[in-house]
Amino acid sequence: MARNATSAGGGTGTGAGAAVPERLLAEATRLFAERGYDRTSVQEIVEAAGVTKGALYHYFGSKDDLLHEIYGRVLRLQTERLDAIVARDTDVRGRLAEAAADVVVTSIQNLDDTKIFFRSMHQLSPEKQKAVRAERRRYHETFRSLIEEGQRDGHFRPELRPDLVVDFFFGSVHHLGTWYRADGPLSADQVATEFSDLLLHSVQRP
Amino acid sequence: MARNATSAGGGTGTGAGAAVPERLLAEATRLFAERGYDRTSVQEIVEAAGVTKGALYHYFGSKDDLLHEIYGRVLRLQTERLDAIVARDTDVRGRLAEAAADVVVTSIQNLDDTKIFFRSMHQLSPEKQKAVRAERRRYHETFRSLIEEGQRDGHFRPELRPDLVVDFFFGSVHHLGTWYRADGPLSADQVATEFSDLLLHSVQRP
Amino acid sequence: MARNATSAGGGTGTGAGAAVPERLLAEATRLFAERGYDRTSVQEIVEAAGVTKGALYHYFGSKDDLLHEIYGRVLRLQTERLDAIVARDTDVRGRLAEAAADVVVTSIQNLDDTKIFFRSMHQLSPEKQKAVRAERRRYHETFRSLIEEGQRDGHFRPELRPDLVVDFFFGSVHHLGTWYRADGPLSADQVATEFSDLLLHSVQRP
Amino acid sequence: MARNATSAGGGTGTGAGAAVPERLLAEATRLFAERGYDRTSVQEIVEAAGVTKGALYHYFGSKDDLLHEIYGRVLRLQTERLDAIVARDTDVRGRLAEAAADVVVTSIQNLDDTKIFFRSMHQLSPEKQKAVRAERRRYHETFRSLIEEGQRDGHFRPELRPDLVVDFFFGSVHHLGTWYRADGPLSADQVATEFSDLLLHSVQRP
DNA sequence: TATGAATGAGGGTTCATTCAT
DNA sequence: GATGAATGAACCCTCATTCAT
Repeated sequence: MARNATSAGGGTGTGAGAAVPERLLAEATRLFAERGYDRTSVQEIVEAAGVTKGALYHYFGSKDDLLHEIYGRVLRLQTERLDAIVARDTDVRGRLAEAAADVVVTSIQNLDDTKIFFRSMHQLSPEKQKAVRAERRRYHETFRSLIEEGQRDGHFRPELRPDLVVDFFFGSVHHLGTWYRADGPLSADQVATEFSDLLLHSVQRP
Repeated sequence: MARNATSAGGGTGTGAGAAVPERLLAEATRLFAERGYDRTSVQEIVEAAGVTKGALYHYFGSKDDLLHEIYGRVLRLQTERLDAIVARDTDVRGRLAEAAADVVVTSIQNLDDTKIFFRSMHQLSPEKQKAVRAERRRYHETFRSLIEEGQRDGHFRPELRPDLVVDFFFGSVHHLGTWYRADGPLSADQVATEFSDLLLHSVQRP
Repeated sequence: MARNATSAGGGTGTGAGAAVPERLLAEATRLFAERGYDRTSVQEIVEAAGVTKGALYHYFGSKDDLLHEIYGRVLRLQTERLDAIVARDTDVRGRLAEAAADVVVTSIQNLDDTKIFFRSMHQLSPEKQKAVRAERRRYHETFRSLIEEGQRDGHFRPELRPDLVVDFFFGSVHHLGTWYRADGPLSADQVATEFSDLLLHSVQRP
Repeated sequence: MARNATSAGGGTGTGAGAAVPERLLAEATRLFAERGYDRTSVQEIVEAAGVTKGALYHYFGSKDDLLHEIYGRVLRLQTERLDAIVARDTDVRGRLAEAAADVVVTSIQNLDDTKIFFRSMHQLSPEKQKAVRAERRRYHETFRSLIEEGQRDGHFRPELRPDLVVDFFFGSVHHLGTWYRADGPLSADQVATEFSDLLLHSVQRP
């Protein structure tokens, strides 16, 4: 029974003056990443956003709905970017390298979403989980198609199972939320370059 | 205030006749993997184990303690195996390949622990979390030493950051819990072989 | 995390139609006096008040908070009355007699609070206990100042330690909750008169 | 179903080598005084005494029984002492002064018992409570008889109600547990002398 | 004489959600 | 559009006591 949250409200920023739904999503994202979905109470979210419970339930059907909306955002973003990269008219190795680097950079730029993604998926209601998984699967399939294309072209080793390669790589990506620190020694680009390089070397013909 | 759970009780099996602490740990592992730590109630655990809450709290200081014990078991197991492999007197490439394949196999054989590991770490109490992280770090360092050895020997690409490679690979390993299915098309050995192969190709000199 | 209980709600009575926080405080006072703080369950309080646990925790941060609020009420009442009496412009002997009689009367009129006071103080959380003790100390100091004034004036025996006299007398007052019965042979005024008389005789110069 | 605790066991000291029942009583007294009866668990008592729960339940029928035994000890002690003083063949004023001073000194010497006495009485089972109150009443009656004797002799003011005087004074005595500190500025004798003096002055004819 | 595993009832507290206003 | 009082169910945990050994 989710209201159409994203189109409600007026502003689009995330500061104190932003529209209420945006503020709620921003604070929820921060808190879910910080202490986990189940450990974050609705009360804490509305306090952080400076509104009351009634307001939250006016815009979102449930706490679960908030989480679903967060997943929707990051999935839409990553799908759009991947689709754009895949559609380019360049060597498949370059597109795979770019796709890999791009998902690392956006995962780091939205590290809270990354943390939430791999830790809280199973806390969604079954049907929402199904929807998210389906969308995620389409994303993986697109990524996999790059591998397959490279195998057909003779650039990538034909004995590899493309789906396993995808799971191999996205494990690494999802894991970023566990160890990456914005105040650490590595920039997002450095990690992206090296992860992309590792992936390419692992699939390319010798 | 954790009681000495692992040494208590008489039996060591996990069936209905096994010792109470073992039964509790087994059921807790299963339930935590199935529905998450926060979503599993102490009541459900004791019902599954066929005892009462009082019995659980006789052996374990808290629900948190149960989780800590689960982490301890898997960490001990993996550390022992890795140490044994690293200590061998063979080519570093072979040892890295074997270490990688082995952690994949044991992660799949203990898939419930793997699921719990990367999803519930942050639900441990801060101090227990610290202890687990410290032990995990030592494990990673041992693994990393293999990469460094290979770089010194000239087998592995010197431009790679060993710690990044470790995080890259263990992301893939932890992610197994998310997608691997025992009743799926792939055996543990198949996954282990291919993951190990991907790692080796990603680090070896061309 | 105590909500502002005393200013919440609309009514001020204590009957079934009174505001919820007031009803909760009234029933808690009665039950704490009757069977002790630790022996009174939150469930019993809310049942007596005709609400649910959630309502209690909406107004009070904890069971401990309820007790603290009860202490606050009686302390405010007694402090106000004592300050008014001390400030009068009459003979110090009269003021001491009146102060003594007054605290006896109000202790009997609020016998439940008196019972709770000396039995449940140590069941408050350490910091709340500290706060209550500090306020209680100020009350005692005001009372003591009457003794000291009488000693300076030459009405009271100079060899007495004023603080010991205060502890001596307030022991008697706190003890009222142990033996006084509203349906017994003595009126509040009779006890007040005699206690006041005993105090005056014990301190006056022969 | 209390076993005959006091006659069981061999030793009579309270150190680590003392007999088990004595050690249990000593630790229970200390803990009850420190944190209250309800807040002290049987587990804590047996741990402090260096025995197990089974041992406690071997000597005492219940936790309640322990408390009852503690009451019994202090009551027996005080009754014996008062009876001895009252029986003397001296001026009633001297005997009252001595009785008053003596109960103050023994209350301070057994301050833990004093604290427990006035705080935990109502946590005894109803029938044990009745027994304790009956014994306490006999003690008060003996004390009251001194007042009455003094009134008959013309030493004490005849208009006073002897029972009120007793309650007045024993309030002060019971209250000692609340404020007296062994490491404070006042010795037991100093307090005893002044309390006794206050009592005598309050009852004597001018 | 003493153990300690196990019970079972109840403890205080939290929380997503609803609804009259 | 928004409030916040109130619900009701579930939560983790504690504890005095029992009993087979």
